[in-house]
Amino acid sequence: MKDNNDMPGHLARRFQQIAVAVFLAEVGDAGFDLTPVQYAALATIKANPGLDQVTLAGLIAYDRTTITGVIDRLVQKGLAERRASRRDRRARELEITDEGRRTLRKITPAVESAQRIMLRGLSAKEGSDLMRLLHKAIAAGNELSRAPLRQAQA
Amino acid sequence: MKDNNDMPGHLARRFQQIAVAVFLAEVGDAGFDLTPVQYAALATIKANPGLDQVTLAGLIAYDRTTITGVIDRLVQKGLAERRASRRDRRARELEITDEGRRTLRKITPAVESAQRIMLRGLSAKEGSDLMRLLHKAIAAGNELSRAPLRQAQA
DNA sequence: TACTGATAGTCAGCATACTGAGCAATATCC
DNA sequence: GGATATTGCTCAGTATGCTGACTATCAGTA
Repeated sequence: MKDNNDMPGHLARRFQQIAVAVFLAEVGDAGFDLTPVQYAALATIKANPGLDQVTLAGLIAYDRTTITGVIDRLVQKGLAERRASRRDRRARELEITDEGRRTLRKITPAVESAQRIMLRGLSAKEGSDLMRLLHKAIAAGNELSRAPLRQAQA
Repeated sequence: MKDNNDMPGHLARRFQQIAVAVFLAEVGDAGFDLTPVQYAALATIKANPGLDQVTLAGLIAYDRTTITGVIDRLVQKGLAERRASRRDRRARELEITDEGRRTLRKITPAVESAQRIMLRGLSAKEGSDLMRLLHKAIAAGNELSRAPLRQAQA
């Protein structure tokens, strides 16, 4: 019988499980309380000031129903702000706060360290091969999840 | 600034996200209502009759607090049984039911199809390379998550 | 045997993710 | 311009996954 461990789906789950654990450990050791999901959202808000929630969700491939809670928590921690848009009264414009900027800056070494640790079993070449193959598989499957990656509008 | 999409952690999350979506779509189209997590648990119970929950958790790298709910749902669907062990009154022995066996058999083509689809952007060689590299990274990081993979006792 | 530590399982609480539904506002089309 | 479709967001419900705590039981030892 085919072992679970030979299935790409199982390996995907396991790698993600380790990646999250490593991220939380490194960031926690650095004295911060931020999840991988919250970090990606905050970094993307900083890089795209004033973007709305749907655009943010598209840029990091989150479901729109998930992003609501993520932003709730960023706002509650004082790292981001959510205000009504005047162009489109359905939309919310997102901004990073000074506190959010400070947190991002201070947390960066821990985040980079985490990325290294989750690849620590691989050589540099193997690591970049893995990234390239994941990229390629993800690009081909982008439309298969409810929350595909979307480029920002010009 | 470094893009989220260049971080292994983000790629891990995205690949897993697509893998789950593909699995649910294929299995759903085949007329079954089983998650990837439930499938792996059921297949492992079938392969190791009478095992206890902690052993099952170790074999598929689930947290022991997660497995409780997963088994609850397998039992509720009539696919598995949970009964008290006589050797150790703390433990529960798990068995697959006939219904569970039938379901596993009928669901297998959809599961295999899902594994192919999530690698559809890759050549055969690229697919096996990806699996090998994931394996290696996971092996090196096994102890970093709260729910590491464990071999069954002899 | 009494004590100590470890183990099996569960539970409460929190954070992703998703399905599906709904509301309000905007776009589109005739 | 008015009906229709679409879009932005939220909510309820379900399923992982985790932290941390707790109970019951078992194992080892003094």
